[in-house]
Amino acid sequence: MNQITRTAAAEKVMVIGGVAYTMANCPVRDVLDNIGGKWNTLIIQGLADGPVRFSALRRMIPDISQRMLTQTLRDLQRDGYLKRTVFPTQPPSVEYELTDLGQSFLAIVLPVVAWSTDNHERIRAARKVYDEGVL
Amino acid sequence: MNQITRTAAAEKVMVIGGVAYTMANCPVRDVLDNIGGKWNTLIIQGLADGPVRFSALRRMIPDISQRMLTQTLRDLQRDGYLKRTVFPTQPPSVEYELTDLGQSFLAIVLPVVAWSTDNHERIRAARKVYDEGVL
DNA sequence: CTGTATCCGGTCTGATACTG
DNA sequence: CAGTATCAGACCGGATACAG
Repeated sequence: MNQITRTAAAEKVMVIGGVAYTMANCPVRDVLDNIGGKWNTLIIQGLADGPVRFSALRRMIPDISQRMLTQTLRDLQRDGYLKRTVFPTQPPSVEYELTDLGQSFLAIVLPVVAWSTDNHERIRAARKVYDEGVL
Repeated sequence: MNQITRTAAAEKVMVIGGVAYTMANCPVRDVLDNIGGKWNTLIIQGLADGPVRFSALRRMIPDISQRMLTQTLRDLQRDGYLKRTVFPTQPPSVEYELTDLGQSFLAIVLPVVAWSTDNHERIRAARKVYDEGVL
């Protein structure tokens, strides 16, 4: 079970699987932030089939701004989900590729995606009922 | 695979599992928002063992403010993850309980939590390497 | 006990312009 | 091509006060 207690020093911690974490160093938060981020999972899935160049990712996800694509790629690289390779051509080209960790992450994300599509009818139905009841 | 294309009307859509969605009506977004939210998964896990009262949830998650607990419970109720029952006592008491959908959701969240704790060492290591390289 | 209402600062995101 | 810099609006989350 998941519960939260106070330490002797009155510091608030979460206890997950018998181990205590503060909000700032909670491993679940680190991962959940990446799952919940607006573009993270889309990019991870875009890299599922192998290395992809920056411009190719932009074409796969036209909604994303250049700024957000760069920033999200940096975040994912920082956490070790993907590797960035610069080819010294003119003009430069850059490839992004999932690491082993990234592929492992993809493997746990895919079930979530599947569950989402499987259950979105129920969610939308519940939402509609709720919204009508509130009116 | 997951890709994004433009329709004839130049509207941007995501194609997931062969079905097109706009950013606003994407089922994966609906679920990912609930996974990524700061308190959602904590509350879902808090309800794993059965109905829990509002005040009991507060004690389980001391970090959460009353405002956020109420709001997150509303969001989860709206999407059909949990059921709210008011007992007409004085003072009133309210119980929250996972629905079938909520339990199903919990079942897909738990692997993610497990993966997080299993891999957080690798993530922190990658992050440290990256941050030192950037210095 | 279980909420609602209000304010407010920080963060996230997008648009735009500029660069090696 | 693949970024970086800057700015502004939306949004999230917390603190506080109040209420049925």
